[in-house]
Amino acid sequence: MKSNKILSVREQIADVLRSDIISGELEPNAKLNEQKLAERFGTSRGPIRDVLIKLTKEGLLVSKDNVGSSVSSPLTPELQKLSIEIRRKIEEHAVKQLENNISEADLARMDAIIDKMQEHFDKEEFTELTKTDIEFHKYFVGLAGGEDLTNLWYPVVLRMRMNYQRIRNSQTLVDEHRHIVDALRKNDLKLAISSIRKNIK
Amino acid sequence: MKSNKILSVREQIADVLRSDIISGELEPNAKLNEQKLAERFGTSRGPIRDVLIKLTKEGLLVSKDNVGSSVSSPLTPELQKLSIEIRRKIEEHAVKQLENNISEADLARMDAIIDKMQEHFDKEEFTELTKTDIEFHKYFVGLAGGEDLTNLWYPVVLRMRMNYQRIRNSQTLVDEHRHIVDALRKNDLKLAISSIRKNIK
DNA sequence: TAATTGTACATTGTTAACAATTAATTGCAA
DNA sequence: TTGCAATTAATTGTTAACAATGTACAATTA
Repeated sequence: MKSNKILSVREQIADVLRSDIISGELEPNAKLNEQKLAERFGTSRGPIRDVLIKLTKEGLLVSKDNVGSSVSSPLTPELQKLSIEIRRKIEEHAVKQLENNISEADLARMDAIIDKMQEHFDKEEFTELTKTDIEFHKYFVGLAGGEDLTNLWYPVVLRMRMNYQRIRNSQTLVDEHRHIVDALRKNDLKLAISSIRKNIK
Repeated sequence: MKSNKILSVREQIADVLRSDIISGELEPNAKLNEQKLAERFGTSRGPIRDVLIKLTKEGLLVSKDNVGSSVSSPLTPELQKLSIEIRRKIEEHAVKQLENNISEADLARMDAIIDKMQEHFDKEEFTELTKTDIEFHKYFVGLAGGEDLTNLWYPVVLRMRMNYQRIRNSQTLVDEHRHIVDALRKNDLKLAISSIRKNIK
């Protein structure tokens, strides 16, 4: 049975804005006006403010009291490097938890997500590809550690942003994900970890 | 000159609620009623909602649509262990950044914070002691990596702190912080890192 | 009795008006 | 023209009323 998840108004707005930021449509330092966003999404400013607070805590926006929110700047190379290390630590932890402890249904679900990645890649829908990439990792992180681990992981990933050249230029990205699932399917922990490490950079 | 920082209404409310949670006054799974909180702080529900969203993103609360927010449960031992590793990685990174790159004024500021810790310990004000402990680490993390590093670090620490039933009833805690500052003052990176590692557990 | 439906209540979600603050503009003086 | 103060406009912060949703419990049915 397909899930057909119901999303609240606020979560839908958040998703759209996350896409806009990740895709670069909203550039760093771009100012977000509450009133204009409210008109764009056909709501009042209330729900918009809720979303802006959320995205600020996720690291995608920066907010100043009485001034407003704007898109955050990329991390310095040092912090980018640190974020990669943290993200690896979290996802390696997730893989360890999943060893000998993952159902065929979950593996199939991950296959399906990778199929979606492949489609987006073929159609050159790079923003959607990025989002599906994140969806993949979010899925197995959540599987391994539930909401708590996801909450630890999510802001790190969002703040890192993706490397666009890497996404545009290479089929490799999709293949890397196949390798991860293959390793999980074989319960080959060492291989799974090295696949993850290759993918996160 | 003393800073006397001006805090917005929302930040003050957030501080109080964080204290309530860290101190255990608000127990895990305790429900937070927006209306009651509004009355307690003499505001309307608007600012309260803002704070609840923030604390949820910090991991201190969990929220369910149309149901509300409640205090989150302690981390599992596995996630607690992972959080410690992540926190160590971040603070070790901070120490490295600060080597040969920290002013006497900053060191003095850290001394002052430790003095405050000592006072709270002597008076057995353990919640305040915990908050000052966090303040110390937040200070040098912010010094090393600015707002971005602080944002990476903060939720990890807050979520960890919830697990500590009571501060270790030991003078050791205060001394550990003296050791950290001593090492920084001597620009002894190796010693600083081992001091940090000893303190974070 | 157990399960289900219906109803009243409590709580969160949303809205629009108003207050407070910041940013932009104008007018004046050196 | 430039620098500064006063004024105006734009934007965020707060509030209170109303709408939508979920919860608890009583009534109904099998």
